[in-house]
Amino acid sequence: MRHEEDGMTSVSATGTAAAGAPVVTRFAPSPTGYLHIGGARTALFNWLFARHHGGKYLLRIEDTDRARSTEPAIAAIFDGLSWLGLEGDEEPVFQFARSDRHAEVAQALLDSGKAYRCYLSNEELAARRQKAQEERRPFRIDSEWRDADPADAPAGTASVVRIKAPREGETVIEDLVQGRVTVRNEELDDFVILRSDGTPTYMLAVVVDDHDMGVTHVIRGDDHLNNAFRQLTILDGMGWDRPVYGHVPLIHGADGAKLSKRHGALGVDSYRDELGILPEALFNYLLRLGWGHGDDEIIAREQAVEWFDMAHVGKSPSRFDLAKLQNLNGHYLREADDARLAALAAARMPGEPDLALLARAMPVIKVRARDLDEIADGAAFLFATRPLDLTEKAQGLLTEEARQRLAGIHDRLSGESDWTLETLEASLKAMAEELGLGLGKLAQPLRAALTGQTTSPGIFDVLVLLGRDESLARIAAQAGAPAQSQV
RNA sequence: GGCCCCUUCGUCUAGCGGUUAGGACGCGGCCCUUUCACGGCUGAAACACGGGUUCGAUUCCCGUAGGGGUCACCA
Repeated sequence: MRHEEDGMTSVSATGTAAAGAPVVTRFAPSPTGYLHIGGARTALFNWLFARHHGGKYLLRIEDTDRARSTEPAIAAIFDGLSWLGLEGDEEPVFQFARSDRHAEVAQALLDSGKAYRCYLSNEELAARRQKAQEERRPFRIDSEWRDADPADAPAGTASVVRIKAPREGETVIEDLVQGRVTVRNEELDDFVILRSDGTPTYMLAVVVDDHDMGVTHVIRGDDHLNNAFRQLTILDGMGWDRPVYGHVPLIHGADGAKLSKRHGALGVDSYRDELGILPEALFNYLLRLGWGHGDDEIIAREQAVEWFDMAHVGKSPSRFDLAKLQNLNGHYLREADDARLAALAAARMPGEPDLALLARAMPVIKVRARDLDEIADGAAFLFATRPLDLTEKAQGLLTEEARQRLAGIHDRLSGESDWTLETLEASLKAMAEELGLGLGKLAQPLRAALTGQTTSPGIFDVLVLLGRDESLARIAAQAGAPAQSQV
């Protein structure tokens, strides 16, 4: 079933709303924390699906839990989404602001006899639940108020509104990802749709909002699959069309355990700020996590829109692999614009590095980096001030013999007026040959003197980037004399 | 525990009855080379298990095992 055409042509038991209608998807996070990696992928899939079908992608903040929803969380979510380029096509909907409408629907359900007021107390429910557990039988709410006469309602007692779930037969969902899923209706129970304080529960709010927003395809985490069956009873009770569902498997941590804050479930802001990841890299990585297109690995945004489909979303959960993300990031770093990278890296460097110099150096710096911090580290030598701090390995390179050679190099290069890659290369290679040495014998000490390190971009690039005066000064500082005598 | 879902190299995946089971990350080796990277070549590495169906199962069906999800007046 899932191999059928994806999207709106898939008319099925649950797809009545989608037949022929333009696609409308939504991403509906609850603002109780940052935008985590799983949420970002859900948003991505919704965005991609809508774009692919020329439809709309909407945002809804599920803030009905007043105690847990926070402003900073809302800001963090929008921030993460816009960084990834996944802003909604319309102004986001705030669920809490719609509670009157939710209550109205609950009332309609009450009026039509599809729901009822239940006066069972929490204590009573807890007692029944425990009893069921002791008797080792499954607990299901079986309220005597379901069929009671409203006239018998106890005065002054708080009540909740419960939906009347079907008790016979079975419900089938043709899920875009999971295929056909069937649940016996007796497994469903009369869940609460309106709390005793009159506020809607999530289960009611989602259904009403999705309907009112015209959502045709509900693409969300696997953890909502069971909820879908419950939500259907509300939908059916109102006589509304069912959306097409697509329940995407969750992302697990590297160890296979559920992704939690302990297991790499970082906010997308952490990937940007702490890990130095580019948004296009995370986009590509997330796309390939749970979805594939043949042997293709590097997939740009436009290409993704063209190729994306729900039929190729895998059914099993996947693990998050940081090494692969970093590899991908290295690829996008190499492709990225140098001025952009310079600005990004500069923010991670001390002081205010010269952006023009940084951008000029970028081509040779970025090929050796997998994230922005490695770029910052790799470029640090450009802005180091004399006397340079030499790493231990670099000092090891500067033997007495090496220092003598540096003096020779200094002499030779001082006479060089044409400070270009070609001239410098020709000059040093000629010198190495004259001395009967490999270029490495000159280049390594030179590298140590110039960068204070044993690894760096090509030595001629370094010379050019540093410029004649600075290069000569750094060489002089290490030439001939012992380590202590620095300029 | 009840219900639902899942199972191809360590990881992400391709595969949609007949393939030397492909690619990518990671790992090893070689090449390139002034270092480190990049790049190129190359090696090791998988169909969880057991029954069916079929001329033929990685692929379809049923079990077993393992993993995950869910069972709130949270979302």
